Amino acid sequence: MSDLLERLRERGWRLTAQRRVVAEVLDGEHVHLTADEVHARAIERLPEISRATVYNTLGEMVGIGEVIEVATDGRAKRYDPNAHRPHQHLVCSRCGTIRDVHPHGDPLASLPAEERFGFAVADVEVTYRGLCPDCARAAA
Amino acid sequence: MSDLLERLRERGWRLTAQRRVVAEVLDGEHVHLTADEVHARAIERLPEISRATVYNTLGEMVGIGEVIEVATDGRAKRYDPNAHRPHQHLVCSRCGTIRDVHPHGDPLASLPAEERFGFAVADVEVTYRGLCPDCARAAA
DNA sequence: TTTTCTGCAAACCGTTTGCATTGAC
DNA sequence: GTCAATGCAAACGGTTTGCAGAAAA
Repeated sequence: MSDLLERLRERGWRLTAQRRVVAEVLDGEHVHLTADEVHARAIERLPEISRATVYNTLGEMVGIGEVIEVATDGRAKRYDPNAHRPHQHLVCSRCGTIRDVHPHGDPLASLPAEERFGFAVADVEVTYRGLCPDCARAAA
Repeated sequence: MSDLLERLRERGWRLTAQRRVVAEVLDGEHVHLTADEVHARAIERLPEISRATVYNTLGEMVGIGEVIEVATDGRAKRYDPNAHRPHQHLVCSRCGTIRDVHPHGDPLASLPAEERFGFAVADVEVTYRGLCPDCARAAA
């Protein structure tokens, strides 16, 4: 289960109680928490953990590529521990819920060479938007 | 040239000097300015225009669908007046430059039904990332 | 013992808002 | 004349930072 924690340990990270808790809280499938949500859950296990430490720790995890930062819109960034397997996001335009999805084909291939303008294209980020089942029901 | 302004007029917008200037500054191809950049350019033509008005005006244009909001990353949002023709963005991961691009095929089609989890998928947002020619040269 | 991480609080940036004034229609 | 748009400045949410103290290696 503690896959993320394991990966961090392997990198020779200094393991503190705070970092362990942040990694544990963030670990799992379809996890897309905001920094504040991470802080709230972390506090349940380690009451003295500060917001600053959560922010710093998340920033470091993103920096080394073990966590992905998802900037949904004008709202708070969300953090996705599923950094090892490429995937895209399906976001509800009403409630903001996020699901990981796996489209077929390589999204990078959809950009023809003549549309690359000399850029060395390295990555593509795809976000599908729509109403989730709950919100679609509520809107009807 | 003043395509955006024309569209706004047709919608029966109350036309003030400020709105006209914001629309003029924002109009064009491959334009992706931040609110502050819009304000800076607007001030050259209309010195008393306030930041608040620029923000409000941009927000309204986004609300009626005449301008697209592009949230590149953790930085300031950028505004794209090219709202009538569907396109994607190619962003330089180093300097942040944005180009409009037109991939082939419908990006929505790449998400199979069994990966939609009951969502009513309405839109897709695709962002290609890589080094622009200038930055690739500088990094080499 | 050394180096790094932590917590606090204050600063920061981009953005939004309340309210009195101004100006388009 | 009416009502909506403007400008100001203050508030706001999310995030970052400087620094002294605490704790891992």
